[in-house]
Amino acid sequence: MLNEQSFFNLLSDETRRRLLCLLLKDGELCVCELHYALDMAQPKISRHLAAMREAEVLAVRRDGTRIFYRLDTRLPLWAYRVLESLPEAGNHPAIIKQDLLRLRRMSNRPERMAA
Amino acid sequence: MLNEQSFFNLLSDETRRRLLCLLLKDGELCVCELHYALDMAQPKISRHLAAMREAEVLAVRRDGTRIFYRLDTRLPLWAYRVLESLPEAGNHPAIIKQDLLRLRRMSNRPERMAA
DNA sequence: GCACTATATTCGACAAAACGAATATAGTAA
DNA sequence: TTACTATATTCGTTTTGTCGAATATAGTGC
Repeated sequence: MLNEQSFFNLLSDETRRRLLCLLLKDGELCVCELHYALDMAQPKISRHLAAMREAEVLAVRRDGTRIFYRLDTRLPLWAYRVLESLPEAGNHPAIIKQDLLRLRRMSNRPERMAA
Repeated sequence: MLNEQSFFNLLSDETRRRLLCLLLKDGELCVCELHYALDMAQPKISRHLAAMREAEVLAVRRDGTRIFYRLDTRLPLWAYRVLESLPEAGNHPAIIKQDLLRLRRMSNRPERMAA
């Protein structure tokens, strides 16, 4: 079950906030998409995603070699409300715009199946 | 101006979240009240309050030897929305109930003037 | 001035968290 | 099996954050 200490610890890192914003907007993305959108080393992205998965903020689905991450649907309401504020916070709007732009320009994006 | 990195860093500490919850509920409290309500060492409380003041999350008013803290009214909307979720988060409801109970049992609480 | 109360700051130790670099694992396809 | 791609993990280092203890500052009233 989500613990509020872990939750706020996770929010204190900008990379994780950027990942969360992308997932809020696009619903489900695989590691390579997030890696590409944020333009950061893949192990770094993986570690941050793992931390959020372990805290039950994110949930995963495997499709072949890809791992798709999304917000855990069991998130309590208070946590979801906090997450919804993220995209508006401080410099986030500009940063997220950039991240989404990079993502849309990515070639060979995996096809999403009807979940 | 409030910076979102500082803001989320500050939220990652439970003591600070408890202080924020009390200030959300009671509007304005002095250091000794917060110190008493949380039942923690005074320098510890002071340091946390100072950190939040420097980040412009809290504002202060002096009255004699007392310093009253409250939420900074210039807080952006997104930040205020996050703060509003705090009292409902995880174990917070129970903890805050206790803190408020101790506060109400405090004797010699300073009188509040019409601000 | 002194004593008293309220609040703030400094210091040094310790713990937690993030990183890059390298390596490991898992699935796919030939 | 081998080769290839996607993702995850480990290791060692560095940074950051929190703490208790002690001390300092500021205001009040005598």
